[in-house]
Amino acid sequence: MVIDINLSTLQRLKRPEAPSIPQPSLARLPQYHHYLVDLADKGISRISCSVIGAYLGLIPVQVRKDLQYTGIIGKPKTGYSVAELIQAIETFLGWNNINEAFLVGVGNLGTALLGHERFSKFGLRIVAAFDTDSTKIGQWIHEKAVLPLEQLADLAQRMSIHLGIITCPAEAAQAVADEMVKGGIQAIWNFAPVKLRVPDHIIVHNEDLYSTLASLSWKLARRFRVPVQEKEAV
Amino acid sequence: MVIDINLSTLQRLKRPEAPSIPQPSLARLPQYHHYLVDLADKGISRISCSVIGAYLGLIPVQVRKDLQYTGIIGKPKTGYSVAELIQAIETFLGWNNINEAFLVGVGNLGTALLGHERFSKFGLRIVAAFDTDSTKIGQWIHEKAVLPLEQLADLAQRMSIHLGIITCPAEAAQAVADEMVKGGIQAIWNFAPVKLRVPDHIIVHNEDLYSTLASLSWKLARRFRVPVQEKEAV
DNA sequence: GTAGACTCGGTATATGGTTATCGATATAAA
DNA sequence: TTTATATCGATAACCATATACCGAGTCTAC
Ligand SMILES: NC(=O)c1ccc[n+]([C@@H]2O[C@H](COP(=O)([O-])OP(=O)(O)OC[C@H]3O[C@@H](n4cnc5c(N)ncnc54)[C@H](O)[C@@H]3O)[C@@H](O)[C@H]2O)c1
Ligand SMILES: NC(=O)c1ccc[n+]([C@@H]2O[C@H](COP(=O)([O-])OP(=O)(O)OC[C@H]3O[C@@H](n4cnc5c(N)ncnc54)[C@H](O)[C@@H]3O)[C@@H](O)[C@H]2O)c1
Repeated sequence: MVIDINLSTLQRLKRPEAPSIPQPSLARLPQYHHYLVDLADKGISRISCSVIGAYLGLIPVQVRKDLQYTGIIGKPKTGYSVAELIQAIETFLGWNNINEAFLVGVGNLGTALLGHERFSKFGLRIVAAFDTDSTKIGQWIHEKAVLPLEQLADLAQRMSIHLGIITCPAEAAQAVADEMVKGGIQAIWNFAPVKLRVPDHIIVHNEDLYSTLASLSWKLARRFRVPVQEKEAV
Repeated sequence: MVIDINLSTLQRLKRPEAPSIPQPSLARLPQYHHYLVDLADKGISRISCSVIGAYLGLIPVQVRKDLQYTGIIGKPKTGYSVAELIQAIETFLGWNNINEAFLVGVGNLGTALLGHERFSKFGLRIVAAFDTDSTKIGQWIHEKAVLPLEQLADLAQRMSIHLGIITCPAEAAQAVADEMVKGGIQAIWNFAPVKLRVPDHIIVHNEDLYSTLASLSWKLARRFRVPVQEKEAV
């Protein structure tokens, strides 16, 4: 077997499109955005990296570097214009253009996402939901129609949907992803705890709540049960 | 103002307790765990890093290094015992001991989490929910009582609850966190998009769905709108 | 009008995590 | 029994990100 060689090669080849922004910086931008919107609501019009950093627990240099990726220009002594900064982040993230999405699996989590109107402020509009449960099909949940899964690929194609959200049981997730790919969907937001196998050009983001849980669990366990020495003695 | 100096100093001082495992490795452990449980269900008893890596899209060395943190010992040529490995991960993450938790904010998301029974397999048991909405208080949702927020601190103390989950609106999150701290809660799983201000010894994990959304949105925008050149010209 | 203080932007260094390399060991086949 | 091969564990090189530093610009206060 040469699995490992293939893999590492593959991973390297996957990287030709330079990220142009580090993933951690990308993840911090929405946090700046939340804070800036708060400031704007309070009528504050200018802000410095130091203050943003103080609020979010980051050092000013890091904030400055992150913001630079959006193309914003600040002025010495006064900092940045709050309005410009919000605009710069939204434009950079593509939040000004709406992404229409399909959601599959109208259970506990799917219903919660369907009902979250705030997503629309961040460029996400879930336009329809899909399920295989005949008792759910035909219902309207949070003003969205629940359709049979079989229609997904066809509708996605005809409506030019680019984003799919998976909130079905883990066992079904791969099959659903396959349908999405068939329908021309480009990006998948996956809440099921499985690794999806999709073509290279498909963007997949896993929202792995169990990873978070693992971190919390480990830290709590460590605090309460292990005073020192975590690994086996040397 | 000397905000920045204070901050960087503070950040450095926050790091005295060495993590002893990199955060990314910690986040990958649950993924190995999911896969290993699948293998065990299929009756497979031994597994190598190469195969795990091939499944999850990781190179074998990285898998091996991650697993080493759990203290597992493998054998050359044959790899690891699946059963031992599952046990090692669960013990390491503290999933064998149940963490009891309180959840605050029985809305869309809170209800979804309350109904997710699978969490109990990973050491998490939500024992009660809290809200300020008088129409929700007194109800039982997914077999959990919804209690008034005022009782949280007292109950947390008496029941020795160590984990709090925040799924209330962002505006209320800080106040809720304060209550949790007052009740002796040690760790907070925060789904509201705000930076919580809590004492240093409190563990906080933010589940920031908007960060994920930002990544997806940016990548989609990039694919469809920007053929090349992201930042302003040099 | 000038001195001083604050903040931005660019470059350099440090840190932490990932990836590569190598020797040792266990299994299986000859 | 011996040889070939796959895998583990440890060490070392490498890379991305985070942090530090420094010069330049602009506003405030005297
Ligand atoms: N609810 C949570 O808090 C939570 C937390 C973490 C992860 N998750 C994950 O999210 C996913 C959904 O969780 P949930 O609690 O909402 O589950 P759920 O059982 O409440 O809902 C699952 C939904 O998917 C539908 N479904 C089943 N098979 C399907 C298929 N083949 N195609 C389309 N739809 C199908 C079901 O009819 C149901 O409506 C799971 O993978 C779960 O592991 C949920
Ligand atoms: N629903 C989602 O898909 C989603 C996605 C991302 C983030 N979030 C975040 O999760 C949080 C909850 O979202 P949601 O959609 O469930 O909102 P929701 O409005 O459906 O529910 C909020 C709940 O909190 C309760 N509440 C209000 N004020 C409270 C207070 N002071 N103390 C305790 N409880 C209080 C309300 O009564 C309600 O039951 C929000 O911060 C939201 O930004 C939700």
